[in-house]
Amino acid sequence: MGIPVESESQRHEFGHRIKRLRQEKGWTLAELSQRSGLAISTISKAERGVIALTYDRMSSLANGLGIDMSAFFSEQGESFAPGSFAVARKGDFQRQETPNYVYEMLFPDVWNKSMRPMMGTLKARELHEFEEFVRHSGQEFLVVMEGQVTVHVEGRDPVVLDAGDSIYFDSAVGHLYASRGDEDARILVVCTAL
Amino acid sequence: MGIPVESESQRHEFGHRIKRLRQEKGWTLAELSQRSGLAISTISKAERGVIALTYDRMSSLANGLGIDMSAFFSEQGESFAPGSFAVARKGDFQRQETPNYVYEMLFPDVWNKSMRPMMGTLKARELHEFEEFVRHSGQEFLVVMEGQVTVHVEGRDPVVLDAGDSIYFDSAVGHLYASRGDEDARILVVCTAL
DNA sequence: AGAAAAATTTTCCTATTGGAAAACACTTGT
DNA sequence: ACAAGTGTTTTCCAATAGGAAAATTTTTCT
Repeated sequence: MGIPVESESQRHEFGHRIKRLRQEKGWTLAELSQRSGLAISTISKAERGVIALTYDRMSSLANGLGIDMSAFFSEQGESFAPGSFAVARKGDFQRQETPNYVYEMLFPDVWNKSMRPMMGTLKARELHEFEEFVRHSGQEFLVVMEGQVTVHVEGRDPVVLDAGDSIYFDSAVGHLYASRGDEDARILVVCTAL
Repeated sequence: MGIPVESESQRHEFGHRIKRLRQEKGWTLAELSQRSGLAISTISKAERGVIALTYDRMSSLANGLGIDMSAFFSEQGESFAPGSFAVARKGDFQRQETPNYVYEMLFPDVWNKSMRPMMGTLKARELHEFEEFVRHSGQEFLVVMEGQVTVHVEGRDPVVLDAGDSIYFDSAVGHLYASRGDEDARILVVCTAL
């Protein structure tokens, strides 16, 4: 039995994805079992969300399906397939708001991009002293399109950038952007996929 | 004991990725345990590849880390020196000329970047019919800063981009940029490392 | 250096997964 | 309708993961 957990529905969802992947190829449980080396029963249970596969089995399963493990987790959007191509017109984006910024994710429906380009507007304002640095994996490139931006980087003096200036750094180092001066600043940021 | 399996090294690799993600945030096992709801010992074992996490725990862990599960699986070279940081002022670049373009490589002295950002000026001119498409590995992102650009992509109709528009595509597909109209066009291109 | 504190790894035991084979369900042919 | 064949689910038990607390290692203070 066991207590119903929040993650159970996720697991269920995950199972469906596996099943779809298998059925898209027209394979039976037996056939996937053969290719992946997992027992039929295991796959059956996993597809129905009865059990939570371990990393090892998930890996074998991805192998058997001939896909990369990350494909299990990329939501419905199409993954960046060879030959992918997408155009984003000015103002064509997915608006995102965080306590610190308003930014516009470009190409939100292209998944597994190795770069994540974003346009952003930094409101003219003071940086509050208690604001937390942002840290994440990957690398980051920023260009100032309009206005003036102060980049705060952990362990360094703040850097002031004018329009046309750019920086490139390791995203794991705490960082924070703020507009400087009266105008809002406009920036373009490209991160390597998180 | 048990027989060493092929997936064991993958699991090991996976563990390292978790550990990096945790340490980038400066968290201890206890802190991540708190946030994810997993036992300290479980995380410890997972990071060292001693055990293979089940889907449920991986999900909780991603949650605690504040990332999407897919982030666990996106490959990401780590050649870039940790903590790297560089600023490029406007007009501060390494000029490069090719038969097709004049472009300015930014941060030429930062090696092993996973992205290569370039500014470029496209001279107002006709596209010669015998010019060859450019193809290379990786992915490419282009934003038009000024002017109007025609992007020729192999097997597709040319796309016309105005200032503010952008495209994202697989660099392996033959491509070619040209200015359109009387003005020179100004573009920013970011490629994933060749 | 030595003590105290903090962080990580081990140990030991329970809970859950994973697999083989049996049971079941569904389809097809006669 | 029945049998045979194909595909999926259940059962049962061995193997493995997960957690609490003890043991160990590393860091921080004095």
